[in-house]
Amino acid sequence: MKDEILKIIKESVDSLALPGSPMGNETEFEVSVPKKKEFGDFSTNAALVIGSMKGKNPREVAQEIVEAIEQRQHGFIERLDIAGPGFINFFVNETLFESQLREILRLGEKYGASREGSGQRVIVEFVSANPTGYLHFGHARNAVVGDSVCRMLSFCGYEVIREFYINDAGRQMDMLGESVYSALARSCGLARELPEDGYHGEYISELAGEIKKSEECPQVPGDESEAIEFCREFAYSRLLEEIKTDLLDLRVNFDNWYSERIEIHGRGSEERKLDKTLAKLEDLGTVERKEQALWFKASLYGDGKDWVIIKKDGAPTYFLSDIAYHMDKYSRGFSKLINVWGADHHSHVLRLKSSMKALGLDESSLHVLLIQFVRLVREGVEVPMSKRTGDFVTLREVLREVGCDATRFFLLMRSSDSHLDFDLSLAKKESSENPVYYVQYANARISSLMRNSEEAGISASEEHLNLLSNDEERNIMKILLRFPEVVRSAAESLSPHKVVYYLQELAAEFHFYYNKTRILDSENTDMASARLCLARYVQVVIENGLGLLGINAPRSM
RNA sequence: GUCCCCGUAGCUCAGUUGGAUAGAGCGCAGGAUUCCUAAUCCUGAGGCCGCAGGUUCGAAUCCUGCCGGGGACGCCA
Repeated sequence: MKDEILKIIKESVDSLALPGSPMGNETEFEVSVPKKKEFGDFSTNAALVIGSMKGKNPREVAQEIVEAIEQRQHGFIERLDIAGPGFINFFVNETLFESQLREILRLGEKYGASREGSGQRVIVEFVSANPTGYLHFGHARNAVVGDSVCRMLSFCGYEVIREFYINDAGRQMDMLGESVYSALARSCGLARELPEDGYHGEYISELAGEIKKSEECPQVPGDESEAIEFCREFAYSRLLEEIKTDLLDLRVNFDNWYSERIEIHGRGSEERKLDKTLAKLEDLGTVERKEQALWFKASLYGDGKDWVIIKKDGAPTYFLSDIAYHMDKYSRGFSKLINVWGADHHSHVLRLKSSMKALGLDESSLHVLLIQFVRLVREGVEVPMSKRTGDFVTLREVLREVGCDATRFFLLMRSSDSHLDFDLSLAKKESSENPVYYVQYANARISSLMRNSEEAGISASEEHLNLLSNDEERNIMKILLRFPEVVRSAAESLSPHKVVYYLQELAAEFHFYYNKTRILDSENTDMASARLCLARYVQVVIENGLGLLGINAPRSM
């Protein structure tokens, strides 16, 4: 919609052939939808931009542009105003709206989609929680934001691969094995302390209990290292399943479960990726031996400091695996790499990018979306995320308490780089205070209208759209037609919250309209069919928008 | 000390690739239903956009400094 206006302005500006330098690139001026009605349906700052470029009075430039546009006689432009310092305001008539509105039903669930990313493959890595425990609520924001970003990117035409990187190779896995083993040993009557950095949630002893009951339970006492390995593998596979279950309950899917152990450390027929990466870094002269360890010289590539990749005991660090992993991502041919990370990993961004740069890869195609922390609140009081027992508030508990829709909505409603207060008592409330229902209710009301319309013998029709001319109807149309652009902007900036805000605005406008205007007016069936059609448009957009957020759009509430 | 995020209404936050008179929800005070779902709607009060400079036609938005809150700075992952 805006694009149409932008095209018109460009044509006219070009036709003016203003003296001096040729017009620069196209992004220099913009078309916006003004907040105030007096400023028209669309507005452009073109004259201001050009004026300051050419050193001319913006209002005079505006006048020239307006004349050029008027000469071309676009049917749908009713009036052009020059306002303030030189804004050009467009007032358009219904014909433009109507033709655009028809696209909504024509495209249906595709309305708002684009081909922006067509031909581009993008990998989104998110959650990637260690399989050493249940997902806690802190992981939920990452999961939901990552998932919604994927949905938006797919909608914009990208081919999206969703990947979970399983950190199943490192010391924390051994620690898991030892923790479970120590619980098992204790339950078998051995005096055995939990290892110092061990995991001590309740689930550890539950796992040990399961092992004890199982037929394959190792002999205790017996070969300890064998038993520990058994415990580790048992716990790992069980916990990974639990993680998958919880994510599915949150409506989060993955295409790839990428095992660090197999893919990075694994010895297939080829050379290990880890060794290959190390060799490459060495060949490039980007490492140095210092204090008996091997360091990657990140400071040469934009980071503030160097980082160890091989510890003095000879073991690789997590960072080296990470370099290998990302090198692998690049080699799989993605044009864009998106990582969704917790804000506590921010220092890893520069070091990872510096390593990609050192390897000659284009680090600008790697985007890291940092997610700030969530604070759980109940009745205005903070709920500690970790309990005395060493357990965390799990995702599962919260899902059980407030349900998936509310959980997702609340986690998506704020910008990712803002700290988030998750109000459990509010999210649980089935009342008007809860914003989740606000949007869903608009949709349910429309469904109800549709049901009632059949009895009243009215059906939605685009035939009489021209009858819709009051302020509320026009406002709704304008909001509806903004949807594709909102999606594009939200996808581009990886910001699902923009869709949340948009839907709240649309729902508000619809509720207002609904209260003020009788839609199923049996006295005037032409009008009723047009209004019903408008309601149907709203429904399509709400359903599509909620779909991008992974939230259901119930037909009745 | 270095780096990242944040600071906007009583509370929680949008708005930040510079645009016109800064918005929403909650809370607070009032009000609306003989009729399509009141999980709704309307009205009102409520603001040195943390502070101070700078950049320009124009700054909540960009730059610098300072203050305040959170986080990261391990041969852990």
